[in-house]
Amino acid sequence: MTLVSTPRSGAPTLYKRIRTDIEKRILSGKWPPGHRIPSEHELMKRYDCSRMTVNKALTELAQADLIQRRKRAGSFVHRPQVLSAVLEIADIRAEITALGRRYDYRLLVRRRRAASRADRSWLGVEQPCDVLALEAYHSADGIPFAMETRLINLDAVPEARQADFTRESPGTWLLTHVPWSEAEHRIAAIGADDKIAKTLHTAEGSPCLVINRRTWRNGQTLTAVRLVYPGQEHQLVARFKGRQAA
Amino acid sequence: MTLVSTPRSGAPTLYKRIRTDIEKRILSGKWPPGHRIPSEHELMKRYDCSRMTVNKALTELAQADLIQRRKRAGSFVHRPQVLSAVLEIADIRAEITALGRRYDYRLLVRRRRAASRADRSWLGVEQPCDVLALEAYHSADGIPFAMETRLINLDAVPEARQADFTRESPGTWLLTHVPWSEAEHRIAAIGADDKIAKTLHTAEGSPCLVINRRTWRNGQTLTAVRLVYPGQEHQLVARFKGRQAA
DNA sequence: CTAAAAATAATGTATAGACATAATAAACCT
DNA sequence: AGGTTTATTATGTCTATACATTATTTTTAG
Repeated sequence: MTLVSTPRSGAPTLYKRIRTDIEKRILSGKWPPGHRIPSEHELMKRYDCSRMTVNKALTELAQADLIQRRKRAGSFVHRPQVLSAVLEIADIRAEITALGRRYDYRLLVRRRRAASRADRSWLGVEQPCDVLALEAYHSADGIPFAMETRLINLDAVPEARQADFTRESPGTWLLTHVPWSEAEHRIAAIGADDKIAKTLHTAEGSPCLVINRRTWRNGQTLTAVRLVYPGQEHQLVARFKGRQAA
Repeated sequence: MTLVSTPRSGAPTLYKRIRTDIEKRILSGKWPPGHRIPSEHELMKRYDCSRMTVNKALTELAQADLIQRRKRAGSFVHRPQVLSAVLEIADIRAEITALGRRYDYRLLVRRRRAASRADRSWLGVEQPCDVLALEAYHSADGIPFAMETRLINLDAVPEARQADFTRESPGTWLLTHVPWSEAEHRIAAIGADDKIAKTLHTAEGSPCLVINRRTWRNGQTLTAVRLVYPGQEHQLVARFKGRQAA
């Protein structure tokens, strides 16, 4: 008897049903952290399906970190220690135009030089290298939105030498031209110094949100950037939705 | 001829090898965004394995958002629009003790009341409900670390009535006692007002990092919290590592 | 009584084949 | 030429089975 087929019209597929069934029990608290989930064999019987189907559901739950699986012991509801959320930092142009505001960008400084000690320390590289130092300014409807200070490692991204950053911001250019494998963000609040205050038209000492980002590809630093936003006006939003609910 | 088995001692499993092979090509830029990935049939031949194995590798790459798959058309390297990173906001106690510093916590205010209009707006609920309003203070080695202002929706979390928040912080208690399905963070920089300055021993107007978090379970708001950190001293770190490299 | 060996229970990976679904391309008929 | 039907291609789900791996228990031998 081999009844292959999935004609449950409209309904989601079986493995998804199994996954969300378990997900609901966990998120509602019915199955608290540490609770043991029925074994694959038990679920096979309960849903009258093959083990592979059950396995696919449980594997996804494990990848989403909702459960932990141990051989011989079974699967258990995971005990979360930290609150983690997905932070999406959009390209500034996209962010502004999405709000229906007029985006404007101006390149203030573009200098190519051998990396100074400070440059190397910021990029986190040891050996000497050439860098492109950039400063730029983003505005929405003519109102200052963010100030950008950036170093590009020219040994890692030689194409940047030819790039024209007077029209397109380095962030946009890099995102579309250079693949990367790893990034680190450091977010802090600072008081505006003299330069920031002038560029963003705020008072000296006024609170600003700062994002420091470094990006790597295969262990090589590609770029380091500091984005300064005038305080209250800008918020970073990180949303964590039920652990990748389809 | 059915040669089932995976005795490649030491080596990672086949589907993982396929996945990382493709991952490397994408992250190195060899296969740029938009590039078409060999079809499952082609990969079957290339790796001399069954389609399910290839499918598992490609499905994981699609879940990690490295590729996009379209029926009939094939699989393509994804063109990323936003830079997304996983932000982990640890429990404050864990954060401080992890740094090897002495953690101290003090509950300043605990008041139960019917939700005011301001309370309801902050929680994002319409109907009247009971809330627990809390204010607390966290320190590391006696130095002010963060100030916490929180509302707990008692209709959603009735157990909180009995909880003793004088020893354990509400954040820790909630994390271990109440399952949640969704959370939203809003991060901004503000200047310290009178109250913040007094609590955190900083000057009025000095920059502070603020995290506003709201947490839900099945659409019901559980709690809203505002954490204020003294500016420069605290940084949020979000790291994005090669799209879930195993 | 204890250390070594064997059975066992759970998850992990893989196969070969089947049917389902979606999007496109080709053939066909006005 | 343009619209309709049919074939094709690639992904998506599912089955039934096999062997692998890991961590226990249970049994057995000294």
